[in-house]
Amino acid sequence: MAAGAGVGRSTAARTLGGYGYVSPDVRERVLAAAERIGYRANALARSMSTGISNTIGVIVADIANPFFGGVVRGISDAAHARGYDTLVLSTNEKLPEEVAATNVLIDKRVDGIIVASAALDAASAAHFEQARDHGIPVVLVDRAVPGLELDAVVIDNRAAARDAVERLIAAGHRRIGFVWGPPVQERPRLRREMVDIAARNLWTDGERLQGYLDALDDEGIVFDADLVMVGEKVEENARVEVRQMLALTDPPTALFCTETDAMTGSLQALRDAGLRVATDVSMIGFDDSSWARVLEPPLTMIEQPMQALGTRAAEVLFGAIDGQEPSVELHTLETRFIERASVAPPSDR
Amino acid sequence: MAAGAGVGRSTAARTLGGYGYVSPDVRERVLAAAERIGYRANALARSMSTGISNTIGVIVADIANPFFGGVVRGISDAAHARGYDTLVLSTNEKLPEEVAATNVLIDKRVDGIIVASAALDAASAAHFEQARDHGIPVVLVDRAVPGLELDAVVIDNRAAARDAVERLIAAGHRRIGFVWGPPVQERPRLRREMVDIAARNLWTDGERLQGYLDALDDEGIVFDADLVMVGEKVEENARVEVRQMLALTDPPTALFCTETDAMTGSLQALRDAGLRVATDVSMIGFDDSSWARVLEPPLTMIEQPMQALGTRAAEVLFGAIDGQEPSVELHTLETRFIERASVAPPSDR
DNA sequence: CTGTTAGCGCGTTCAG
DNA sequence: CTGAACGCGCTAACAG
Repeated sequence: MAAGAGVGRSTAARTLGGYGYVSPDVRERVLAAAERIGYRANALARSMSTGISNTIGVIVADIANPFFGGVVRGISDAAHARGYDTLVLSTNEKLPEEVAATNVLIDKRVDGIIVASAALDAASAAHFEQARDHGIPVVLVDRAVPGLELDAVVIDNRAAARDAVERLIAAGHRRIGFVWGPPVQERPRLRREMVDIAARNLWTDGERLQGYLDALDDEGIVFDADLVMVGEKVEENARVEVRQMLALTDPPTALFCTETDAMTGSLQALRDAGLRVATDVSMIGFDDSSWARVLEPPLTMIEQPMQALGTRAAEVLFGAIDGQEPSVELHTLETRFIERASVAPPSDR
Repeated sequence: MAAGAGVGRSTAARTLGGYGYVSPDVRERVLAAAERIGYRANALARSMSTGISNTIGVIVADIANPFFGGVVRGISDAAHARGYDTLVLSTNEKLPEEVAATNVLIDKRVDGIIVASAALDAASAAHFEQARDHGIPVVLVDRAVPGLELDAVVIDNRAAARDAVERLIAAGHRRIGFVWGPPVQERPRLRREMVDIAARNLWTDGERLQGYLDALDDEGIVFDADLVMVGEKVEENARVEVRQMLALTDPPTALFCTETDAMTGSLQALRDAGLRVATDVSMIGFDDSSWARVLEPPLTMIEQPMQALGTRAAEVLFGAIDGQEPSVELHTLETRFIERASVAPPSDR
């Protein structure tokens, strides 16, 4: 490269790297030569010498999940605007894979990590300490990890769930099903057990379950374990569980669904039972999508600011990369309650 | 690090790097020391000396789009299985951004690139030559680029569209709308113009439009430009355009939607017009989702193997990385036609 | 089996 | 303003 323009290699490096002094004419010559031979500076070598990789790592459960897709989009847009690229790793919600992913990112010397962690408490989050020991800031997104001293960008799942369930109650419902419960085999009968289990599972799920319980408490409605789905968190199981709820002698008149697949599974169960949304069973779900608008009746939903979660997390991360003292706070973004037509007063079937 | 275990640095490197000979006891000692001080090998330095980054680059229009989310998941799973990580870049369907993304990947010395390109022809795909000049294999996914000598992993959009439209025709329809047409301002009146424009736009869109025309030809149905949506490819415009079609004196009795948002937009237009799916207007769309099953009636859809497109593209790429001669072929994956209940004989409103 | 040595391609002094 | 020399942390040959 240097030879191509008839200058020393460091002069070439200076013009291409955009640092130090270079006379205009030499500059032109170098640029022309670079263009001519299709020269591209080796970012790896640059990173080695500067210690900056201009890459951030993102760890999520599943990039194919539209929610994470939105979050990652927000992150990568913000990163791109600052000249950073994004390495995305999926963990299938498995902690060991999350640890491995973190190590990969440490090895590749990313400048920062954003993670929607599957860790339930600080004790199972030692891998983030590792990253920090290597000078790599970490910020959590979508999920906080209780006890972990890390910035986290989240929504208030508990409040959003509570609000939704309270609206159901305000419409007159007292038998409200909770779909996407704790992934346990045995259904906990006691309310206390339920809370314990919620606290020992995925943070978002636990918070939403708590919000549901909060709303019941506020209105003095007694908790019934039969109205909480348990088992594997997949659409088919939601369908099965809701079908069972609907067959109860005192079935739910409303359903609160904490995720898209919980909603579609529930909808299938309604159809299986020959029941209609709103008229027979009221529904509210998390994560709005354009489909929710075209159903008949259109679905009342809680919208999460997916991209904003990502961009905000990136901003916090870049703050740390720029050397700001980590504030270690919970950055809470607003959800939006979108009222449509899937909630009506209970019917007495 | 080396000092920590009391051995030479290359011995340490050998055990950690997993190459060359190391005696078991020394090996243990090194591993222990590494563990103790939380040592992690610098992958950047390794890449510099080996020329292998163990990273592949993926370029798509928008990682938040569930279709690309699925494709990327397939790619990253296959890559992960081979010890590679994935750098994902979104281009917003803009060619200049795609060129910039390619350059970033070249700079970072990725070992291969998979791209859903926005390029319409070989002439606008010089950036891939650049990558190849740097020894980086490129494989296309989701979209072929006519005239470009590159492997491409796609589905047969034209055949799938043709098949779907023929089924509509078989059900008795002769007025069939095409939703998600060419993004032009002025509606082309002539069939020939329409074909020309289709060929000059996004490959998948053009192929699907061709398939639509093929089906009409087969059955001797005369093409009517008024039944093809034009303008910006966003849900709201689909709604507007379909509303106009429905207001025609001889309106469509069936709609073929080439994408999710085209489908939801069309569904909104039907509702605006007080029309029902199947009973009043039959519908078939691309890209199945769990929502399509819970609509009433459930939607007949064409399912694309999103993840398989990704994994297959990765396999082809790794073949090239392993030094196989590029076969330069079109790898075509099967779509699945999912018959549900949104197609019925035409009604005479 | 192990230590030594020479690059990989940059950024960064430091003379000139 | 420009060129030469060194180091980033690792792999790859090569002696020992």
